[in-house]
Parts: sequence; C-alpha cells; structure tokens
Amino acid sequence: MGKAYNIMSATCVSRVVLHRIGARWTVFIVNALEAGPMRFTQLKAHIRGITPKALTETLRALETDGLISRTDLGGNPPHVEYALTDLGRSLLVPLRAVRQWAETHVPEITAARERAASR
Amino acid sequence: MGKAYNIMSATCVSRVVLHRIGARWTVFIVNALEAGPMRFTQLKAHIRGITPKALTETLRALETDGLISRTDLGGNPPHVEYALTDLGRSLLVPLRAVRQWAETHVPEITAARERAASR
DNA sequence: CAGTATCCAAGGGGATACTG
DNA sequence: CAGTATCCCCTTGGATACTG
Repeated sequence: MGKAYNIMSATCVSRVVLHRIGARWTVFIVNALEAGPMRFTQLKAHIRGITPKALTETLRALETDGLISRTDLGGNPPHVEYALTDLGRSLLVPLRAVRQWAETHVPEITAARERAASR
Repeated sequence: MGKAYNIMSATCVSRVVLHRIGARWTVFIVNALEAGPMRFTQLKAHIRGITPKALTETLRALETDGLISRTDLGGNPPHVEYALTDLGRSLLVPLRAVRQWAETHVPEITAARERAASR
C-alpha cells in the first residue's frame, strides 16, 4: 500500500472507503445522483427496495465524508435536494473500474461458484 | 449500470464483488498474495490481528469465487499453499484504482469529517 | 415531503480453546 | 501446520408505524 498510510489501522481511509463502497446502498445512491440532484422521495422511488431508514443512514454517511451535499430549500411541504459533490463525482471513476471488472469477469466467477457448489 | 446485469438483484455479481471487496479482510489477503503464494500460518502472521476463523472464512470465500487457489501439498505436518489465480490477480487493477482514489482524496475526506464532527 | 422511532432478525467478526 | 469448535457481541439492515 502507499507508504504514507497504514492499511492495518482501523481508521485507515482506504479501508473506510472500501467499506463504504461495499455497503449495501452506497453505489445505488451515487449512481442515481450521477444524473443530477434528487430529492429524498425521488431517491426512495428510484432505488426500489430501500427503506427510509436505510436511505437516511446512507445519505448521512456519504454526507459525512463529503461525497454528497444536502440542500434544504425550505418551504412546506419540505424540499431537500441531494447531489454529488466534486469529490463524490470523482469517486465514479474507481467505481466504474470495479464495475467494469465485475461485469467482465462474471462468467469466470459464476463458473468458479458452480465448481465450488458441485463439491 | 451495464445493460446485461440487474444491479438491484441481490445476486447481481457486481453487488457481490463490491461486498466482497468491502469485507473486513479481503484486501489484506489479496495484497499479501500479490508477492507470491503463502501458507496459512504465513498469512496469519503477515496479517496482524486476523484470527484463524476469519482467515479461514475469507480464504474459503475467495476460493469459491475463483480469486485464489488452495493447494494441499500433503505431508505431516500439513503443507497448504494459497495463491492468487489469474482472476484474482486481475482484481488488483480496480483495487489499485480505489486505493489510488482513497489516498489522493484523504485530505478532503478528513476535512469533511471534521466539518461534520464539529456540528 | 422528509424524515424519526421502534423493534427485531441475521450474520459478520472477535476471543479463546482445542485437534488431526 | 492448518485448521475446527464455541461463545458472544454488536452492527447492519429490514419491517412497520408515526410526525413536523
């Protein structure tokens, strides 16, 4: 790993990033926001199966790390918009690399699993 | 996402890959094996803090997906070697992209967290 | 609309001890 | 050496209902 960071540390940022990316809903949200800002309910509708609780938690986590922004436009009924920050948008690059890899190697992974299952 | 795969599916391979990468010990093992094959105890010593249970589980999972190979060389005491497969080695590429991103953006993430914490 | 509040189940992961 | 076997905790995440 990079000499400046200790990958074994629980607080190592690489680790945290990996973990956040691997979290249940992160990529869905980041991906949804790639097209532009979205409101809470829009996201909930777009990401089928997510509960408000999970959506809130993931949004807060992403906001904490500066990957998305939350803008309260006030009014009644409320109007809140979530958007990718520049930092969040830059994350799309490595994310695409992973997805690319995953899609390229689906056959190999599937084959490996079937081999493992039939044993 | 790629048109051929349904990312919302629980069994979507992209999802599983992300999850596996994000798992606690995966990157440690993959990274350790980059230098060459290793034995169980070598890995355990190299990856400080890992318990035999966690090591076994992660190795099995990686083997199931065809990312590493397990070779029993027999004998007594036993001699088992783990190595990256070609597939596993290819995973190093997107993994490096993520790490690169993480290390590049450490300052921004840290700053965002401190901003979030002081509120 | 944009969330909170609860409750609950599953399992990931750690600590420790033991074995073929 | 290369694992198993337990036990236990605690976080993640789902379901459901409610609110300013």
